[in-house]
Formats: sequence, C-alpha cells, structure tokens
Amino acid sequence: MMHIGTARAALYNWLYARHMGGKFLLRVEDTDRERSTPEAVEAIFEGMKWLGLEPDEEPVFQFQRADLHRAAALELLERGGAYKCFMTIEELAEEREKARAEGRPIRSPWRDRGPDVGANQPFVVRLRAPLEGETVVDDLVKGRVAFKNRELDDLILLRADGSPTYNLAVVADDHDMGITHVIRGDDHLNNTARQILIYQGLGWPLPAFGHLPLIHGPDGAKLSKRHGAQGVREFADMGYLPEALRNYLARLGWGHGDDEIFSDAQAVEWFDIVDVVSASARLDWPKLNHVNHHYIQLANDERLAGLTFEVLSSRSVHLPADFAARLGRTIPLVKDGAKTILELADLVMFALKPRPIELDAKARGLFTDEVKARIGRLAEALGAAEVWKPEPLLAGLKTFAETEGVGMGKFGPALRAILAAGAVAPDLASALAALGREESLGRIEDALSQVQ
RNA sequence: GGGCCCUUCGUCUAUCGGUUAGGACACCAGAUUUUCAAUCUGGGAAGAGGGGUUCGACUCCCCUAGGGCCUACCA
Repeated sequence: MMHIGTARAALYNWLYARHMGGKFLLRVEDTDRERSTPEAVEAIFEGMKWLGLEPDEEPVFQFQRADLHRAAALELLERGGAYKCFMTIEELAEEREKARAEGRPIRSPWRDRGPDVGANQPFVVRLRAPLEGETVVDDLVKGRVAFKNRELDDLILLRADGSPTYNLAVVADDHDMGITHVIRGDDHLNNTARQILIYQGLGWPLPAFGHLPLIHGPDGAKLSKRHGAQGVREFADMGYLPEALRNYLARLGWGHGDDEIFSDAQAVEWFDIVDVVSASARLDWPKLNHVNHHYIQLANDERLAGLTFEVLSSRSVHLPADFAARLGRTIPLVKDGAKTILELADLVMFALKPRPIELDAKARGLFTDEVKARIGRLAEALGAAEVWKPEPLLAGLKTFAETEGVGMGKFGPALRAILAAGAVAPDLASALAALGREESLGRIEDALSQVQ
C-alpha cells in the first residue's frame, strides 16, 4: 500500500524537482525482506503512476545495492567512525531497559574495547556517535534543529548477519545517487541527525534536508483505516480523480496566497519547499470532495464515462446493450451533481434501467385520475416536441403547465417517478434529454399501463 | 522516562512587528425549485495560556499546557 502521506511527500519532491529543473528519483527501500513483497513494491509503482508522478529515471532497488552499503560500513569501521559490538540479544535488551530508565541512549560496552575482542562471536557494526558537541540539521522546513551528540545513540549499521540497516543504506544510496535534496516525512527528523554522523564519518558532503509534517486523520490522530482511507489506491476506489488529489494534497500543508484550485503547471511554478507549513495537517474529506467536484466538471466526458463504467462493473450492475450511448448522453447532464465518480455512478443509474420500468407502491400513489389524464396529455405534447434537448424541453414543460393551468407540482413528481424508475434523476428536462425521446415516451407508456 | 517537532476560525491556510487578522471548505440564512444535489447572495466563526522584548506583537524570546514523532539487529 502506498500511504497518502507518502504520496504527498512524493508530490512535494516532484513539484520541487520540477520547480528547480532537477530530477525526481524513486528508490524502493526494500531492505526488510519480510515486508517488502513484490505486491507491496508493485503497489508503490501503481500508486505513483496513478497519481501521475513517474520518476525521471529507472527506480533503484536498495536491496540490490547491499554490497555497496556493506563496503561503506567497513570503510567507516576502518576510519574509526564505527565499531564492532558483540552484545548478545539478551544483553542488549537488558541495556535498553537500563538506558531507558536512566533516560539516556544505549551505550554498548564494546564501544571502547579493542577491535578484535571476541572475534569469533557474531557481532553488529555500530556507529560511534561522538559524546561531545552537537549535530545540527539545517532543515528546509523546520529550520535549524540541534541535537546534543550525547543524546544520539550508536545505531546499528550492519546486522549480525552482515546485512545493512536502513539508516546506513539510505545514506550510502543518497550519496551514490547524487541526491541533492532529501524531502521526507518528519518522522525521520531524529534519524537525520544520526545519518549526518554517517556522512561526516565517511567524509561525504551533506545533501539538503526538508522534513514534512505528517498527515493526520480528521480527528487529529494518526491516519488509520478507521478514518476511511490511508492508501492512494483507496482514494482511487472512492472515486477521486488523480489531478484532484494532487491539488488537494499540494494545498494540504502548503499554500500560495489565496489560491485554492490550481494546475500542475502553476503548482510547479509556485512551489518552494521552504514555504511548506511546519505543522501537521488533518485530512478533510469535505474539502477533498469540493476539489474533486471541481475537477469532475473539468474532466472529459468520455473519460468520466470510462471511470463510471468501471464503477458500475465493480457493482455488477446489469447494463443494457446501448449503455455506452446512454452514458454519453447522461453524464454531461448530471455530472454537476457529482463529487466523486461513485456519486456519478449513482446519478447515471436512472438512465440505465431496462424497460418496461416498474413503479413502486409509493410512485403509483402519485397517479390520481387527474394526474393520469395529465401525463397522457403530456406524452402527446412531448411527442410533438421538435428539438429533444434540455432547454427546449424545459420550455415545453413550462408551456404545458401553462396550457393546463397548473404549476409543475401537479405533474412533476409523477413524471419524475416515471423517468427516474426508482433511482435518482436530475431535473426533468435533463432526465428527458438523457433518456431520449423514444425511451422517455416508452417509460411513460409503461407507467400509465401499470396504473390503469 | 529521554530527545526532537508542532500550536491563527470546526478544517486547510494568508499574514513574514503596525491589517476592521484575508481566502477556501464546512456550517447557518435567503434566492432558485419537479426530488436530491449543484448554483447564486448574505452571515457567524480564530491568534492555546502566562510572562517578557518593543512606541507597538499572531508575528521575536522564555515558561506552561496540549498534540505528534523517534527512542528496533523496521523502514
């Protein structure tokens, strides 16, 4: 799954790279062989592709570079910036408990012993963090953040089996890949101080860092499943458009004056990492809906038809043979009421109902003798309509009401029940236009035959 | 426990020492009306608390409170 916070971090990286005329690179940090399954990796690629954030170069897989990471650790060992720690798992657990009780980072007793002590036992390679002074992260988002070195622990670089850990791998890869800007979630801010120590120990130049605040759920708590969605895939399934999510995400934690709706080009032009808000933001569904509504209005109708078709298929809705034509006629007339593609699918249902349509008890109740007669006369009037389009149809309905000497309330509800066929329908003129002359008159016929 | 980050309307944000603290979403009211939306008009709504610095603080500093992150041989 690609978390929405990850998606926003990717978006900001993408925007910044474009803004600066640089490159947007993707690296899959798959050093945890248990968690990094092919499916998980594929989900990342899919999420990025759907969001429209494809990297400028082939993705790099961290695990494949393990030898290089190991070499970096050995180099650091040689330079004295790291040491072999022979603590057993049990000893470590004990030390961890003690350290926590004393409110200090873990200190390995092997830190200051000779390099070959215990040479025949398994060992990990630990960073030798300095005990004095401080390490400063000049963060593009948070500003200057200082850590006392004595608060930084000797993190493990190489596990007992010789495999590199994340913190080592990230530094080595960022260096090798020529990464100039590391823009990531602020859950890494603490790691960064320790990573800087690795850069320094190896004599490598530091990239610029920018730590983005996390995205929380509407209640302020960490975003989780109970908030509705946390992965980009889920947003897609909920009927959000990628361009809408890009706009919303860009705006969540960053702003450019009063601009709310903007194009990718504008975002690229305006975006600067130093303008990113340093506080965490809450996901707000109503606002996302609003932005999505906007982009649905802008979207090409054929594309909307395709997306709507996917939703209808996933719902196993039985579709008439001419569904494509029906969707094509209906979508432009109802999309102004849709905040998501899921809603669009709901709004389009009335036009897909097969004939003969069936009136339920409530609908039948609308048909008094008077209304029956009036609907009959309406069918005649409609049959004579010259142009079957929303505006003239609306005019025709009004003229009919005048001719009858009544308000539209005297036949509107009944006509609505007929055209909607048990689903939700738009305004009557649009509903008639979407259904077409033949279908509309046919449904009226179906209805009248049921209430005789 | 320790380290670090954060704190302007309900939410996202603007402000970068001097504003009637602006906008958007949401909300409320009205208009429209054949349902529900959409749309249009109007309205209410904010600087966590306490100290400083300053002629003047939302803005700078300190403390408190409240959130969050890290504290793995996870990433």
